[in-house]
Amino acid sequence: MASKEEEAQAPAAGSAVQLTPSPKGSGRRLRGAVAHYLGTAIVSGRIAPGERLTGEVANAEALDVSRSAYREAVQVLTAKGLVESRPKAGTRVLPRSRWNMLDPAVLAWAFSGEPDLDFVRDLFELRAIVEPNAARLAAERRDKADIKAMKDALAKMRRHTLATEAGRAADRDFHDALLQATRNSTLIALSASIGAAVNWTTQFKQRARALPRDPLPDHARVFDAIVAGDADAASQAMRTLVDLALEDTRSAM
Amino acid sequence: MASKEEEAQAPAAGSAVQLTPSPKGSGRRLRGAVAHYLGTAIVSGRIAPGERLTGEVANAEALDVSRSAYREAVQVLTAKGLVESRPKAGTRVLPRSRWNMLDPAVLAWAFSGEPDLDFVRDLFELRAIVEPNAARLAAERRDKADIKAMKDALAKMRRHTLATEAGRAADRDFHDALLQATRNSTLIALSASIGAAVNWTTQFKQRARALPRDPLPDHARVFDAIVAGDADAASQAMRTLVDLALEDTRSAM
DNA sequence: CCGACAATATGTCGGACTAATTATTGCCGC
DNA sequence: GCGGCAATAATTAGTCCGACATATTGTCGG
Repeated sequence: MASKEEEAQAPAAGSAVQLTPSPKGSGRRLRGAVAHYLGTAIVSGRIAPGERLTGEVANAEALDVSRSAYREAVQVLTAKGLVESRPKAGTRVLPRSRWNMLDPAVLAWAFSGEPDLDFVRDLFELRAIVEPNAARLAAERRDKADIKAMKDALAKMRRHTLATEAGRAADRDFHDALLQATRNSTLIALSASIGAAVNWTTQFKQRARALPRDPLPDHARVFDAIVAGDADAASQAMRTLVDLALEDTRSAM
Repeated sequence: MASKEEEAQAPAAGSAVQLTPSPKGSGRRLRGAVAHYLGTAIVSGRIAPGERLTGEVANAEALDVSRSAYREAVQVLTAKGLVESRPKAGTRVLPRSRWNMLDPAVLAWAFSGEPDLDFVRDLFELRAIVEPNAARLAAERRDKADIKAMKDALAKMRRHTLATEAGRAADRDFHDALLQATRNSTLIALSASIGAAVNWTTQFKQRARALPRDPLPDHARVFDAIVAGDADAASQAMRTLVDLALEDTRSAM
């Protein structure tokens, strides 16, 4: 025992936890750092669902921040469905089923450590469902501006490779433009989250080995089908694109 | 001056806005009420994207709450991507493309007033994409426990009708059980949000006219296909179910 | 077994001070 | 005199502190 189990969320006794250790000093605000700290702790399972967080005063002091800042951080977690707090009962971690997995921040936390393999599988499964249908809608509804945006992004992807940050940004732009062309706000929101998460995995692929396949032809196929207004072809092309991405990611992990 | 345009988010001058007017007095906490107030104001378009919120001190005073409570409410909005605040620049409403439309609370805010017709269309479009594929996965992966849960929910739906709250709860249970059977956490999170939103629309259907069609046979068809493990049939059955729901909702609005 | 009460942790409040960023102003160089 | 640049001032969110209010929960007593 040594201590029942309520040894606080902050390690040991001595000094406070080093918040925002590396990422460009004080980029995000203080409460953002606390939210990140607690968020990763929960998503990674270090604080299991159903468990109780240490009292505000104690935990805030352990993290060496004011109670206000700590509370605002907890509000963020509450807004994302990770925790729930009630007077006297304290703040408890909610079951995974109530987490907003689609939330960009939650996804980021999930990928900040060692990404859970099952979760990556789930994510690609969702992608395989949503993105081909998004491409289908885009093919039906795109206008000249959409085509231009996608064309530009594709050109940038060709110029820089996916090995560079600029190339990956162009990749995101391409998918973004495609989503915009669907004219569906929910699809935009959804795939924006997924796209960001997928980007984390791209780094893994990059790190593991030189990218095993040039994704450009696949993107071009999707683009051509959308320009032609061929919904079926666009869907099919996007499907193979996602499948290949899954294949690459799987082999890299 | 009278007031250039900075007449705050809270109406007029005189007295404060009536927060949490009807909903069971002080059910949700005070900051929850503020978040709801600001959230609906933004989602409904009363505060357009790009617009600046009144300063914290002024707005908090106008709402007759402490700055702490007001700030915690703003944190919630920030966590959901509705606003962004920087020192000196103030708090600005972000463009719709950055909102977390899938967030349950945002959906609730979107449906708390007059639901935007285009948004409902987007929602059903997403549903038409996701749910049939979810049914497909459920048919492939369901086990006995899943089948039992769905069977029970179906029985409850049959006993009570969709006109009663118990019946609608059973409907949700059915869809929930189906989602659980997919074994995909992202699908569960996604459709949980959608399902809740769809439930708001059900009330509209109910209010407009007696439900024009008995949805039970459709549900039964989905159930049978999943029990049989027939993925294609399950997908097809779910597709018609969603199509009919859209039809009903459309005619009711 | 049920109702009143006390303990406790979150919720709210108010004010003060800090930090970051924009706008302004004045200086310097062209 | 004009245009760009740097120091400066004003403004607004961010953080901190300490106190009190409120709502639950667990317990004690009827």
